[in-house]
Amino acid sequence: MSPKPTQKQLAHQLGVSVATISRVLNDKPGVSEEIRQQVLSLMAQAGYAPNGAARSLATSRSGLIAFVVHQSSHDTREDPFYPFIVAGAESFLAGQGYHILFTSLDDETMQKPQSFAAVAERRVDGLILAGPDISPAFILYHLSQGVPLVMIDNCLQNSEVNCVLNDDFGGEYQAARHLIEKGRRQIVFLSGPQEWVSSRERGRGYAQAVSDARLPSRIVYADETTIASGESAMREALERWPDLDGVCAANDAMAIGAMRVLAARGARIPHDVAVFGFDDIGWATLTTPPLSTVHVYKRQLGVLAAQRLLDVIADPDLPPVKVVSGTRLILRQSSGD
Amino acid sequence: MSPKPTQKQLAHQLGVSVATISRVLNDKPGVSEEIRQQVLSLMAQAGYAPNGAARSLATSRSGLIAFVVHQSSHDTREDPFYPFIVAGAESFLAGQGYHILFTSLDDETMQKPQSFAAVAERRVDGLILAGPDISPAFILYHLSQGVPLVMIDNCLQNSEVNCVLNDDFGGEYQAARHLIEKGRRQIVFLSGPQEWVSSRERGRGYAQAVSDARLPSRIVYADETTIASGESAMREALERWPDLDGVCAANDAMAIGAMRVLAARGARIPHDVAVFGFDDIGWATLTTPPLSTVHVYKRQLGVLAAQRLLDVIADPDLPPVKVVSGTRLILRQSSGD
DNA sequence: AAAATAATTGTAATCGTTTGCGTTAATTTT
DNA sequence: AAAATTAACGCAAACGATTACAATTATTTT
Repeated sequence: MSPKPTQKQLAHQLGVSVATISRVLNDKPGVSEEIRQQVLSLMAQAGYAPNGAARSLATSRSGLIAFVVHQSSHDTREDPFYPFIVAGAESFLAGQGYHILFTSLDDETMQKPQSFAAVAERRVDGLILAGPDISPAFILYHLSQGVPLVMIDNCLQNSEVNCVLNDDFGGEYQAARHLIEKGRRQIVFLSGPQEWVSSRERGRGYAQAVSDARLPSRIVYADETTIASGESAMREALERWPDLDGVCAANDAMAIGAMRVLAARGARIPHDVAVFGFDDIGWATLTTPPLSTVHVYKRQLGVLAAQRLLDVIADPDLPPVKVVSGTRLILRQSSGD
Repeated sequence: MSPKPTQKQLAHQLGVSVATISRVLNDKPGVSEEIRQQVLSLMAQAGYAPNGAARSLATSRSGLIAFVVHQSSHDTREDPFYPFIVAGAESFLAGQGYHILFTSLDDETMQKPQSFAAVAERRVDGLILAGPDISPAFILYHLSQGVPLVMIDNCLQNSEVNCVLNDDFGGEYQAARHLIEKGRRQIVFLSGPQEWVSSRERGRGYAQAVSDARLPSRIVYADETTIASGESAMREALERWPDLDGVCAANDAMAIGAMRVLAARGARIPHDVAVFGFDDIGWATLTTPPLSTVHVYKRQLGVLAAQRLLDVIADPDLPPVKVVSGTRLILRQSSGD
C-alpha cells in the first residue's frame, strides 16, 4: 500500500506524462476526454492528493489566509466574539479551497512586522486583521509590502484600506432614538476608547440622535470596554447627572457593568433607568433584566471579509472598499417596553 | 529593492554556495565562524526569510498543526470555550515555530476523512481534535494513516490514543460532595449525552459521591448540553422528585437552564435548591444568583495537547498517553454558603 | 490529397530549500 | 616533513508540483 502517490507515479502507470496529470488535476484544457477520465479514475482509486508544499512552491500561492487578532481578544476581553467571525470566514474560505491560519499577536510582534513569520515566509496569501487593537504600524507595513489584507471592525484613518465594519453609527443612532421615543430625556453614553473607529462611530450615532431630538449630550469616556470599565463609567455618570434616565453603553460588557452599578444603587431597570448595549453577545440574554442591544452579524463579518480578500488576491489592483454590515435592534427588557 | 531574496542570491553576493547559507540558517555544523557571521549579517540586512513552501517540500514537514472542532462548537453551543483552548495551543506552538490551521468540520466531511484536504495534501504535521463530537471514523482513519494526533476532551474507547482530559470524575465528585456536606439530601444530576466521555465521567463522579454518602442516585439524561436541554431536564427532574434540594448539572449551560426553570417555579436558589454547574464559562458570573461551578483550565488544555503533539511528532513511536488536567471548585452563590 | 489549422501530448526548466557525497584546505599525528 | 585526520565548503540531486514550448497527431480546408 503505497501511502501517497505522486503525479510521477500516476503518469507512469498510465503511460502518460506528468504534465497531463497536472492538467486534468487543474481542469486545464488540452487533454482528451478519454485520457482525462482514465486519469480521474486512477486518481480516485489510488487516493491521490496533490502535495500542498510542492504546489505552493510552483505556483507561489499557498491557499492559506492568516486570521490575526490581538492577544487581548481572548485574554482581557469578556465573551470574545471573534470566534464567530472566524467561523464565518472559515466556512466561506473552505468552500473556495482556502484554509485559515489562526494567529494572535502581542504588542511586541506587532511592532516588528517583519518578524511575522506567516507572512515573511510566504506561508499565507492574505491577511484578515480583526479587531481595533491591531497596531497601525503592523498594518502599514504589510500594505507597503503589497500583502493583500482586509480589516474587520477597524480602519486606517488616512490610508485607503479594505475593511468591513458594522454600521456602528446607525446602530447606536437607532438605540438612542428608541430610548428617546420611549420618553427618556437624560440619556448618557458610556463610550469606549476614542482610538477605536467603532467607539467613535457609536458615539457619533448617539450624539446625532440626541441632537436631533434637542436633548443634551452626556458622554463618559472609558479606556476599555469591559464590565469593570462599564461599572466605573456608570458611577461617574451617576455622579455628574444624578437624574439620568437612560444609558447607552458602547458595548454589552459595559452595559452589564452599568446595570450592576445601577442595581446596587437601587435603581430599577428599566423603570428608573433604561439600558442599551451593543453587539448582542451571548451574555446579553442572561442579565437581569435581559439586555436590549444592537445585534451585529458576527458570522457575516467574517464572510464579507473573506470574500473581499479573495477578490483582492485575484486582482491586487482592486481599489479599496469599505463594507458596512447592517445592524438590528434587539429589544429585551432593559430598555423598557 | 528586491522584495524577497533567496538563498541563491545571498550565496552569490557572498561568493559562497547555497549549501552554506542553508547550513547557517539551520544551525548546522560545517561552516566556519567567520563565514557564519557574514551570512548572518547579510541575512539580517537583506531581510531574508526562508520560503516556507520550498522548505516544506524539502523536509516534508510543514510547521503547521490543524486544530479541528466540530461545526456545532460555534453554531449550537452556547458560549463555546474552544477559543481559549486554541489560544493556549497557539501561544505554545508559536514559541516552537509552529502555526495553527484552524478548521471546523461538519458531519459530512467527518465521514469522508480522506477528503480532509489539510491532511491529504500534507499541509499539516499533526492534529489537535477538540471536543466530543469528532467522529470515531475520522479519528480511526487518521490513526491508521499514522498521522500524529492528540484529542482534547474526548478519547476512544478501545484504542490507545493520546488525549488530554479534564478530571471530570474528580470535579463532579467534589461538587456533589460539597452539596452533601452542606446538608443536601435529594441531589439530582442532569447528565449530558452518554456518548461523551466527559458526560460519563461526570456522571460517575456524581454517582460515587452520593453512593459514598448513602444517598439515592437520581439522574436525568439529556441529549445535548444547552440551556434549553437544561430546562427540560430540570422539568423532568422536578416531576419525578418534587422534593429535590440540590442539582448538579453536566455543564454551566444546563445549570443556567435549570436555574431558569427553578426560578420560574418559585423555588429559591440556593435556599430551596442548590445548583452546581461545570466548566466555569464566562456566563457563570452573570446569573442570578451567580453560579457555583467546577473550573476547568481551558487554556492549559490547549497547551498540554500541543506539547504532547510535538513530542509525538518528534518521536512517532511514543506510546499514547492520557493527560488529566485538574479542576477547581468555584463557590459562588447558587450552591449556598 | 495536400496544405493549413487545431487539438493533444511530451520535454524540460523552474520554484527555493535541504542534504549526501566528494573535494579541497587546514590541522594534527608520528 | 610526510601521512593521516578533520574541518570547511561546493556540487548536484532530490522534494512534487506547474507551465512555456516544442513535437506529434488529428481534423479541416481548399
